[in-house]
Amino acid sequence: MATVKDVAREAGVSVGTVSKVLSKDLTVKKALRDRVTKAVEQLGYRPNMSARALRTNKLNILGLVVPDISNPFFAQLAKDIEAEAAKQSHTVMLANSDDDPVVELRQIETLLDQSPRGLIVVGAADQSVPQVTTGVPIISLDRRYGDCRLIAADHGAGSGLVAEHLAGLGHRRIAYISGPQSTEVGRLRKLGFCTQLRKICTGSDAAVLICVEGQFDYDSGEHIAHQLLAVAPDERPTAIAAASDQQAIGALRAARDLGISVPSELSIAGFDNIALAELVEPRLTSVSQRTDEMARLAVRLLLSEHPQATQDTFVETSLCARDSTCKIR
Amino acid sequence: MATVKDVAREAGVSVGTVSKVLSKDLTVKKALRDRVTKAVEQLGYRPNMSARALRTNKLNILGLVVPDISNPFFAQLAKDIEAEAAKQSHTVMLANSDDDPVVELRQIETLLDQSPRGLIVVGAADQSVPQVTTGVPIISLDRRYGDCRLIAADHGAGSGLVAEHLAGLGHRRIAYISGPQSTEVGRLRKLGFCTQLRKICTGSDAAVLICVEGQFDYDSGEHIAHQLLAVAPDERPTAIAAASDQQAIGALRAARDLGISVPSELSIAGFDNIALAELVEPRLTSVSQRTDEMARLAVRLLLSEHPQATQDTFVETSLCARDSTCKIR
DNA sequence: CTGAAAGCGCTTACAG
DNA sequence: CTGAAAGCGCTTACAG
Repeated sequence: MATVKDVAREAGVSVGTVSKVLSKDLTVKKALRDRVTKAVEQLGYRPNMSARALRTNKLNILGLVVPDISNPFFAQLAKDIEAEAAKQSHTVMLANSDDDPVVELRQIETLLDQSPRGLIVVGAADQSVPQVTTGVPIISLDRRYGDCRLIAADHGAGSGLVAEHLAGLGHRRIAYISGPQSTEVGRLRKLGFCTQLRKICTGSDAAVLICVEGQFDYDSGEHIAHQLLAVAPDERPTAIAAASDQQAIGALRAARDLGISVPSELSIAGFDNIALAELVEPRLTSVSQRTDEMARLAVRLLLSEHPQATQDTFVETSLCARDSTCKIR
Repeated sequence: MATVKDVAREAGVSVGTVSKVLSKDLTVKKALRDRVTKAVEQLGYRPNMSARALRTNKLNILGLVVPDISNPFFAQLAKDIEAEAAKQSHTVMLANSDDDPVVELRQIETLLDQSPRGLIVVGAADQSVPQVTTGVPIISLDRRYGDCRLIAADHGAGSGLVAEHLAGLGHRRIAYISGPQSTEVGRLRKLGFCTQLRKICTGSDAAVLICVEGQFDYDSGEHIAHQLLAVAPDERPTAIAAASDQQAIGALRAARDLGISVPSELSIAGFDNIALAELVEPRLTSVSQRTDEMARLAVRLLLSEHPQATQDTFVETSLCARDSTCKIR
């Protein structure tokens, strides 16, 4: 591999000058600059990042810790982050925390060892207690990590959209399958849903709302929906809102197993608008998070002057009404 | 941050000794070793990876390039790779090629700049022509990159399992939705299917096989299945084998839209056994790739002595028969 | 068995 | 405007 030294020799200048040209220092005269640029190309020179990092203490690297990259939502987030990072000439190191705070901490420490410009952490479900102290900025995305600044969808408002949607379709006996209430997301989505529903359906128009806590996964949704639906038809909820698409898809399956037709007998709505939402039968009504916008914000923030300054940011959500919800008859 | 120097001072030894202890050099006497170890803990010393890399030219990093991390199969692969790499104390840098050879090349170059121990590349669909030359070992996973050693599922044998399965269920009018024949995977899966089917159904028992080429995605499967099924019932295939689960799920949807019941009127099988295969209705018969085994092989190989030596490795697959296929009536 | 010293490839005050 | 030189934090022959 060619080094600055080789380039300097080839161009007939000092290594300092080469370095300056490389860093677009305009105090170097054009004639020299051109000679250096030419030598760089001729030798196929690529700077040694480790050497650069040793001097500057910064590598063009961002670290990303997600609970589970095989979760489609996090995969999408990772994709958008990588794309935005690449745009800004940064590479992404990926780590899975497995939703385990101990693993999470270890992963974060390992990533910090690589001198990244910053870390993006989607916090593990269980509260991660022992925070690292470091000069590297850390922001949390989607799920808060420690007391780091959070960028997330406006979960509460998003859930509110679902409540409005279902209420608007005439549903007044509604079940809400929440996420784990140990998680901030789980709490926010539930709160947003309940608050909005109560706000809309007041007085004599009040809705019957039953909430069941679950995990965010398919199995949990299927299991809980089974319980909710295994009652006399006129006691059954006419609509189920779930805190995640996975849960909602599990609920779809439970309804099918029980011979309950969706949406004519039962409306079901999810949250996250994963790719799958469009592919299940019937297509799932869901709340769309702007993962690209969240990724853009997160990356830009980390590369900006004061990444951790100012407060949390909540990105707007939107409702995608599809075939799994309809007007009550 | 504490450095070797700080540790040396604290332990009352030279930096060379500290370095030796850190690298588990047993020529250092136990007494000194213990003093150093204690100092390391006391100061919370963590080695500067950039400095180490500058000397040794190697970082405990693996690079991974996938066409699209939001593809569930690649996401699973990435997860398994990260897990295996972490086991071996290595971190993973992730990049998406977007299935574009130009982007792929750029991503590979960027990753190589970080002095990784090795690169794992899931090749872009279109042949990537301009290969990089480098001292860093590169192996391709799932889809070949250039002329790098390949680790992949035994696609041909896997498809053969599906052919056997369908033939065994009595199907003799079968459609095969292939992947792009510009890709090695697409070709291998198709070849394996056709060859095995012809081998089993010979002479008067010969099967009618119609092959249609598509992309690996949902839309392609849905679209092609629509065409295949929009004919008189007795001319329709009784079984469709698809080159990917996405295609198969698209085909499921097409069948449903056309009012064709699966599996009683039509058997459908996929390939890859993505998580979703168990979640669609009916549950999808598919071929399972051992992503964990492939990941393990790939990572170990890169960290071994002669990563690029010996030839391609094909990992065994297995058939997961579920509810989307059944005996013909 | 331990330490002193060179050097990996950069960047950055500083001198000229 | 350009160059010489120090130094980032390690590892590794080498000397003792």
